[in-house]
Amino acid sequence: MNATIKDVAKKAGVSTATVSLVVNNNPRISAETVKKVQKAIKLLNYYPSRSARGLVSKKTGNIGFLLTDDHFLRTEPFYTRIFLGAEFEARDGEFYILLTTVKSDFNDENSLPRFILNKSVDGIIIAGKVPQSLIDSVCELKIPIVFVDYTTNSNCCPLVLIDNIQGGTVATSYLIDLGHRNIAFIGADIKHPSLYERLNGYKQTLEKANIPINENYISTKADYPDRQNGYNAAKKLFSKNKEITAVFACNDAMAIGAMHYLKDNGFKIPEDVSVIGFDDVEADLLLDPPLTTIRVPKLELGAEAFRVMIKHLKDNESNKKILVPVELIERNSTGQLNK
Amino acid sequence: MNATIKDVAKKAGVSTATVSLVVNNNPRISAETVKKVQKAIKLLNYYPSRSARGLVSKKTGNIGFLLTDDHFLRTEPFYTRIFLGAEFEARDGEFYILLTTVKSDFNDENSLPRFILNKSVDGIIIAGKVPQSLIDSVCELKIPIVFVDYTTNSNCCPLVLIDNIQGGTVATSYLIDLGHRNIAFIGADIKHPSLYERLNGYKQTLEKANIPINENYISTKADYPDRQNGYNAAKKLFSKNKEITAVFACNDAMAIGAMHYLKDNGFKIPEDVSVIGFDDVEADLLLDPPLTTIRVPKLELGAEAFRVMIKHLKDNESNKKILVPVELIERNSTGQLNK
DNA sequence: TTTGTTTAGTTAAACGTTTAACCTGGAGCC
DNA sequence: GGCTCCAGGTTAAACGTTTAACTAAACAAA
Repeated sequence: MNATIKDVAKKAGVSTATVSLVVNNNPRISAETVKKVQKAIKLLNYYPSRSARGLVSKKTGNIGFLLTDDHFLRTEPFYTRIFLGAEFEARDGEFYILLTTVKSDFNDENSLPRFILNKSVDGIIIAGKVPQSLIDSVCELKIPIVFVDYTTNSNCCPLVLIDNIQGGTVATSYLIDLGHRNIAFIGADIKHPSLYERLNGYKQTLEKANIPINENYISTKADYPDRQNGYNAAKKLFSKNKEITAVFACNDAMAIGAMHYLKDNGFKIPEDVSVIGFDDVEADLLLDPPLTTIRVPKLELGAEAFRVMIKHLKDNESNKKILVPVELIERNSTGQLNK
Repeated sequence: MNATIKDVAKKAGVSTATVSLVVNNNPRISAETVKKVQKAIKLLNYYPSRSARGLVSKKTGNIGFLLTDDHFLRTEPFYTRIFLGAEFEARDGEFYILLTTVKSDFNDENSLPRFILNKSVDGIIIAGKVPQSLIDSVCELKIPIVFVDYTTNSNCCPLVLIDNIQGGTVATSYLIDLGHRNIAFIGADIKHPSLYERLNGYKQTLEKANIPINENYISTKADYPDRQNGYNAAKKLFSKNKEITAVFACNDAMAIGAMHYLKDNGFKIPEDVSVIGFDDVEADLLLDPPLTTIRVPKLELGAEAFRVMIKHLKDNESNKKILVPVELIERNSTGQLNK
């Protein structure tokens, strides 16, 4: 059987309360006693029972991590990395992360994740876009929420966001610096704020550089930002606007799709067209040329979300908003404009 | 505050024991009383406290799900689907699944996942290949294990496996039926039993069809079965053996890599070369032509692993071995041999 | 009627922690 | 010496379940 606090107390010759205080780093106990107790703990391989703790503290020690099926199962390991970042961070604390998915077309309150219904988590991290009705249902239950890579106007939960405007700006000005003027933007589902802001960064940067914004160069009709839609968007853009020399795609998946189209149709990358992506999912090591992109620190994003959650639980700071900076990764899909 | 069993008991006018018995479907309670209690439960929105339950039952209600970083983060959502299958299944029971990863080069016993060290799980599901030293460490702790898509000789844990031999057989005989004789096999890391058995299925089927096995047609040197290595393997095979007319790749990733090579080098698919994969990860919707493959029911695999785990915990049946059948998915990367 | 059996419930201890309240033996002060 | 204070503990109740052991009522068998 596993050792309990009683066993440790007996072995160390103190009361169980003392052991508890030592385990919880209470300064009331003398260094000498602490040492004795710690020795006993090591010796007996003692770990406090989470159940017993949970019972008295009314905390579960679990954090829920919620995303849609779609996000979890799509090819690019974007949200899975965010999850892993949170998991890594939770390892130091004494928390476990319960991962679950909801359908993208969630709308029935009864099918809320069970860890919410039966209160098995102290808080939940919501990653990426989820249906508004889900958010509403969760908010009603007053469970602390942290959003990562998503935000809605209707709430005042802590937010951990990618600095998408910065990313859009960096990407666009990088292309401008390379001499490009006719720069297309390939995006999708404008209801996701991340993609919207990347587009904003693009527009702002063009304006600052006195380059007129050409709506014909902007594709945002696709319903999901995946390769297939990137391919289709490139097709539409380039069949009408041969003069485009650079493409800023809202994510790597669409960038890869666009590159496929370009290659299939005789465009040389980067000689004829430069392509820059966003996310840095390292999805396709086969890609030739390797994709220049804006790296999103996914593990860091998850870790930060977890940290913010812990702070939220402790201090009830609910209006925090953290912007995680991104970084330009220069590879070979972009180049100086050939005059 | 959340309702407790006492609140329910009071509201229903019975003892807490009765409520507990009702919750646990004990037949000792009359239908009438059951109804009363259930009504009170609904009314108060009562859910039993997992902590309190865990405390007396000495069960955590958690199952660990373990795989390597590599497997979790690789592009193709193979193991993530298996996880999700287990999660789906666990939703009906009252279990939660704790997902975590270990490094592929694990070897230090201290860095065992903490849910193992501090006994926060009742059992663990190990998915895919993990380092032997990890398995040894876990076995020593006598925690029930179920393997899914992996097996080692050194243990007698329940196994949930893909029927790889069947898959290899089906794939190969499909190619033979199409008239092919010079069929290559692209594999990797022969230490993973799954890949080994797919190769075995290939060999057995050739033998049965009286087609000699040509070792020059078999590539198994790669250390990881990914696209890049599929590309490289195809390169090696086809630069030496122009007469090959069909490729059976050990998984879709390698098949996709091989297709890239073939297309880059002027081979038409399926006119010149037929390609069949394995897994059906639906990774690349852009693929042209769409890949014929052997579908592995990934969600089912995870669900089965969970069910076997529950049975293992209950009945201590530890020598179970379940073979999950696979299925040929005919798409357009394979065709009749042109004579 | 007595005795035994069954049914449908109740009682109370136990699970392993945390923590408020309490205790005790000095040290410091007048 | 008598007093207060403090440091460093201890005691015991509480958390919300489960379950073995018990009980009371109803009924059957002798």
